[in-house]
Amino acid sequence: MPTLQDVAKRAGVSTATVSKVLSNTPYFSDATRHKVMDAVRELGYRPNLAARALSSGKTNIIAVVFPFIYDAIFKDPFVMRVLEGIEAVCTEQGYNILLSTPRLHDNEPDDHYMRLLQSGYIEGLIAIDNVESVSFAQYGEEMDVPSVTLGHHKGAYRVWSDNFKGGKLLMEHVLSQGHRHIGIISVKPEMNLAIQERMRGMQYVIDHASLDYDLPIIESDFSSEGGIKSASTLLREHPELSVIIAVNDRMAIGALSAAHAMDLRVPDDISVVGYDDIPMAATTQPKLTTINQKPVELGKASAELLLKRLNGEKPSNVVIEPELVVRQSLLPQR
Amino acid sequence: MPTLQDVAKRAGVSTATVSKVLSNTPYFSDATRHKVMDAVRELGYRPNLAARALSSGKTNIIAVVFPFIYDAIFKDPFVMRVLEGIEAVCTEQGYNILLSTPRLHDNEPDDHYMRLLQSGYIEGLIAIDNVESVSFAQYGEEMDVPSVTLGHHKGAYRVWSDNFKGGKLLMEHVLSQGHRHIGIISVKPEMNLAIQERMRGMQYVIDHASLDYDLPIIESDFSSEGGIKSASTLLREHPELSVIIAVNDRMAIGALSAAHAMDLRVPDDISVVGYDDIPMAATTQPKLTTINQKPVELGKASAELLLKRLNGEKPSNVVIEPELVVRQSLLPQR
DNA sequence: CAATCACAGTTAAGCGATTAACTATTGGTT
DNA sequence: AACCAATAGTTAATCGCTTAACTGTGATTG
Repeated sequence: MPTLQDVAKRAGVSTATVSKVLSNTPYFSDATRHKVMDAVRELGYRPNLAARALSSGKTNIIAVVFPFIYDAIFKDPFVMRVLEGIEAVCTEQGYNILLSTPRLHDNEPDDHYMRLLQSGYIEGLIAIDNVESVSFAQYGEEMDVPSVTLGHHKGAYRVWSDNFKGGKLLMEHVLSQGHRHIGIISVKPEMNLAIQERMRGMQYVIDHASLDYDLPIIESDFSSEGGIKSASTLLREHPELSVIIAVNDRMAIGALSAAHAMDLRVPDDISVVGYDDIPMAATTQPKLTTINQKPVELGKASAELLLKRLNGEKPSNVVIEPELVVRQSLLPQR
Repeated sequence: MPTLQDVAKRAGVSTATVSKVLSNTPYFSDATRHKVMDAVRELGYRPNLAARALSSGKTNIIAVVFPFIYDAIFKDPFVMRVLEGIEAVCTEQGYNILLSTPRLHDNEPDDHYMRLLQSGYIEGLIAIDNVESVSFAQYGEEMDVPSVTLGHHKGAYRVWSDNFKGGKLLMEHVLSQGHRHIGIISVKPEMNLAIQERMRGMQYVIDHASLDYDLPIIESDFSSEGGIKSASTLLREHPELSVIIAVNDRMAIGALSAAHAMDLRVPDDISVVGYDDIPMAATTQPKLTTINQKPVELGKASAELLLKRLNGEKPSNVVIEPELVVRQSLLPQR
C-alpha cells in the first residue's frame, strides 16, 4: 500500500509538499500540484488514517453512543432513524461513524467505553442522554472529546425534541375530541428524562382542564408485549376508559392487540394513541394517531451541531418541534 | 493524558517492558508486573489506539458494511437485529464497530468506502452482500482487510441464512393448508440474491406439487407502502386468490392493511404470510405467520467467524437454518 | 566446567502522517 | 539599489506505541 513517501518520491518533491497539496495548505505552484496529483493517481495512494490520527489528532471518526440501558437500541425504530440522520450528514462530510453501545455498571459506563474515549480514535461524539443518573456526553467532554447530548440531559451542547410540547399536543388533542376517561401506559420516570417531559406536558394540560377524573397510569417497559399486558390490565380494571395513551408506539400497538383480544373495537369501543410515529404506525389497523418526533431531523441536527463545534464554531442548542399526526385510532367522544 | 512513557518512568522500567506486561508477552517477573500495573492504575493510563494501530496494525475496529442500495438499512428491523448480534460478540471481545453505509456508483462502491478500506483503521470487515453486481466483502479482501460476507454472494468466508429452505418451508406450509390460489409479492430478483433464493425455494415446491394454477407474482420494493399497493393490485386482478405470500414482513403488513381497506377479513377471506419475523409481526392483527431468519444468530455467527480469522484460524462457512413461525394470519383452506 | 539455555529487561528503529522552522527565490516598493 | 513580503519548497521533529535485536544474569547439562 503506497505511502506519502512513495508519492513524494514519484512526484520528485518532499513529503511535506505532498501533505500540503493534499490538505490544500497554501504555498505551492500549480505545476507541483499536478505532479503530486498525478503521482497520487498513478499509485492509487490513500492516506493512512491511523497515522494521520496519531500525528494530527484528526481521525475522521465520530462516535455515536447509544447506551445499552434497556432493550431500546436494537429494537426501537426511532433509534435507527436518528442514526439515519446522523449518518447522512457525517457521510456527506467525510466522517465515519463508530457505534458505541456502552453498558452501565453502578451508574458508571463500562471500561470499554472509557477506553474508547481515551483511545485517540474519536474526534467527536454524539450520545443519546436520557437517563438521570449519568451523561455519556459529559464523560466524553471530560476526556476532551467534543460531545453533543441528544436528549434531555443538561449539557453544554445539546439537541432535543420538545417532549413537553409533544405531551401537551397529544393530550390537548385527546381532550379536544371530548375524551375524559383516559388511561396512560408509561414507563418508570427515572428510566428516561424524555418520558418525564412527555408526562409533564400531558399533566400540564390536565391540570388546566379541571377534569374530575383521576387518570390511571401504569408503568411498563417500552415493548409491545409490555403494551399488551398493560392495556389488558388497564381495560380490565377501568372499564370506563374511552382512550389509552401509550408513551411510545410500540406499546400503543400492543394496546391495539390487547383491545382486539378483548373483543373491543378500536377506535369504536376504545381509542388508542401512541408517540413516535414509527413506520409501522401508518400500517396498523386502525392507523395510529401519534406524535412524530422527527428523528431524522434530530440526528441531522446533532451531527451538524457537532461538526460546527469541530470547526471551531460555537453553535447554539437546537430543539426540534414535534408534530401531531392524526390518523384513525382515535374517535371523537360524544 | 498519560502515555506509555509516563507509565514506564513511574514504574522505573522501560517502555518495552510496560508494553510487554500490558500485552502479556512473556519474560517479566511478578514484581515488575505489579510495579507496572500500579503505575497504570495510579496514572489512569489508557493506551492510545491510534498509535497502536499505526505501529502494530491492530486497531480493534471492525467495519460493519450495510450497503445503502435501497431503503433497507435504516428502515428494516432485520438489519438492526443483525447488528445486535454483531455488536454482542464484538463488544465482548473488545472490538469497536465502525458502521459503513457505502453507496454504489456505476456498480462501484463510492470513494469514501474505498478510502476507508485503505485507511489502516480497519482490522476486519463484515458486509451484507446480497446484490449480484458487486461484493463489498471482496473489495475488502482485495485491500487486505479480512472480510466476511453476510449473505448470498459467493466469497471465501461466508455466513448466510438458508433462504432456499426458508422459501421451501413457507410454500410447503401454505400448500399443506390446502391453498392452491397463491399470489406472491416479491421484488426485482436482480436486486437481491437472498430473495432469489427464497423464490427458488418456493418455486421448487410448486414444481413438485403439480399445481394447475399459474401463480401471479408482482414485484415491489420491500416497503409496507409497496405491500399495500401490490396487494391491492393482486386482490383486484385475481379475486380467486386464497393467500398472499410476501417475501418480507413489511410488505405482508402492507398486504394486511390493503385487505382491510378492501373489507376482506384476514385470515377468513384471505390469508397472508410474510418472511423475517420482525418484532411487529407478533402484534399485528391477526398475528403474522412468517419465517424467522434468526438475524441475531446471523450477526453473531458472522462476527465469530471474522474474529476466528483474525486469530489466524481458518473457520468454515456457516449457514443458519430458518424457522417457520405459525401464527394466525393463515387459515386452512377447505 | 565450559557451553548452552531460559529468563528479565533494555535499546532503538520503525509505523505514516503533520507541521514548525527553516532556506531560497521572486517581485514589488520606495 | 536596497529592502521586504510573499511564494515555493525542504528538513526534521513529533505523535505513542510495538517489537526485533540485543545484553546480562543464573541455572542446567553432558
